Amino acid sequence: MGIDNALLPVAPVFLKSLRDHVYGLVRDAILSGRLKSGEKLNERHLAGQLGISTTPLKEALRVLEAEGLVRSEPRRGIYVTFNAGQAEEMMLARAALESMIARQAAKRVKDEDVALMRELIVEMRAGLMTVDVLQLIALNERFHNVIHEASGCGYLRRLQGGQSIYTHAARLSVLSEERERFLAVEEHEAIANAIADRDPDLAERLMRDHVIRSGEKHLIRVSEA
Amino acid sequence: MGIDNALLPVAPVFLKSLRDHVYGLVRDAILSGRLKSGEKLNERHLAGQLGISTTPLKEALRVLEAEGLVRSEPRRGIYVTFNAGQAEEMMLARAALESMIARQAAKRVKDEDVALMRELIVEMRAGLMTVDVLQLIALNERFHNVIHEASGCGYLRRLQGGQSIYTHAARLSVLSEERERFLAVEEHEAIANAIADRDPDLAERLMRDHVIRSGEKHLIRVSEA
DNA sequence: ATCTGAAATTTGATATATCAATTTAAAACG
DNA sequence: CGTTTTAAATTGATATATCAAATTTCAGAT
Repeated sequence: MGIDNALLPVAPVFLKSLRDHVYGLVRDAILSGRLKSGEKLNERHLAGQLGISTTPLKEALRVLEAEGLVRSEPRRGIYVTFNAGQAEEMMLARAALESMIARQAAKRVKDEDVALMRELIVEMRAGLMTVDVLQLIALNERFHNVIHEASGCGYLRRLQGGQSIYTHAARLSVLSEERERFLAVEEHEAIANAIADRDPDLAERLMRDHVIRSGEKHLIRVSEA
Repeated sequence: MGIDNALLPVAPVFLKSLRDHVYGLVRDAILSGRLKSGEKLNERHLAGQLGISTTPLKEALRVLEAEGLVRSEPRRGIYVTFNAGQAEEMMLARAALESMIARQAAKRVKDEDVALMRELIVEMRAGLMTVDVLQLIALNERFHNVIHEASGCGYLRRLQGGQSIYTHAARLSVLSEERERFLAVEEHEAIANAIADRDPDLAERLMRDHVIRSGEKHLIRVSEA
């Protein structure tokens, strides 16, 4: 705890490697539709455009390929593969994985985790009135994180994290609806209760339905934009 | 349909890029335990050992990192991350995704798909007697493929495929047990019926239970070896 | 004009070189 | 001796060069 703590961290872009930075740039471009499905990505052009060499770009493209956002035809090129159908499938994947995590959480949850969930639910209820959407988004994330931690499933959590496609704008937009805010809190509370009751089947089902229902709403917003 | 068809394809190793080949080598080494969890992978050494440059190796390692089999500490190195716990989580991921696929299949299945499933079930029943394990493995794969096709979920299918960790030897070993063969066919038939009845909830649940139950058996075999 | 095929060009795949952060080794200091 | 500094070696990250497959261009034949 020396003088070092007086310094703020540098801008995030400098903390990431070029490879990771470029990965994020291309991923965003694909998910936001700036790079359209079927479009060919020329390695040299893209690297030149980004002002980097092809090495970190190639690595970033491999990761995107592993994630299924681009498809590589050997010795021919890489093509963007992302459309509304795949967006929906990614949402379903998230539902499947998140609900499996909830199932495991219901098996392993500790009393302190339950207490934490309950606290967050109370905060959410309070937040419903204040209409601070940013705070509600943060609370939602913390709630899901508690479940992730309780599940002890690091791999599933990681895999699930890869299925996030909604922008901050989309989240904001969806939670701006009062009805949606109300529904989300209701569903979260039901999930918390199922986990607290150590009921894996119910927790899994409720989580799946929650992710799919709210996911469909997000997808509509995204397709409208 | 010219003279070309007279030629057999060259050995698969020559069809794959170095990158893909190396990816498979390292992946196998990790899953089989020859590369132990926590072990550091030195890029230059490994590339030299394989007789290739670091470029394709780095790309392969990125893919493995995206899959969660290695962890990269920026500017420090890459470390293998795979253990029994993660193997179990990968099995759970497979169960989650495969059951979501079954759910979608139950919604979209066409009569011809149902007919195909039924045919395969009949063959499996017949195969139970002949005890040709190889054929049974092939039938199992075809059965799951029919469901995948019926679901129309290319992305989920792809993601699910990444969760395969069992070797051919493990499959062989598990299906050598008569009781396991019997159980598998029973479960497959129940799943086929649920899908034929267009019952997404049941299909999902049966598929999940099937993958978890048989998966646990595989995991035991793997941990024994 | 259209088709064929060879030459030129493009470009993904691979190899090598350079850079900079990290680790290790060694030296200096107490 | 043990601790801290500093220099050397290692190595991941990035850049550049080379190779070979695929595509394009265009001359020449029909």
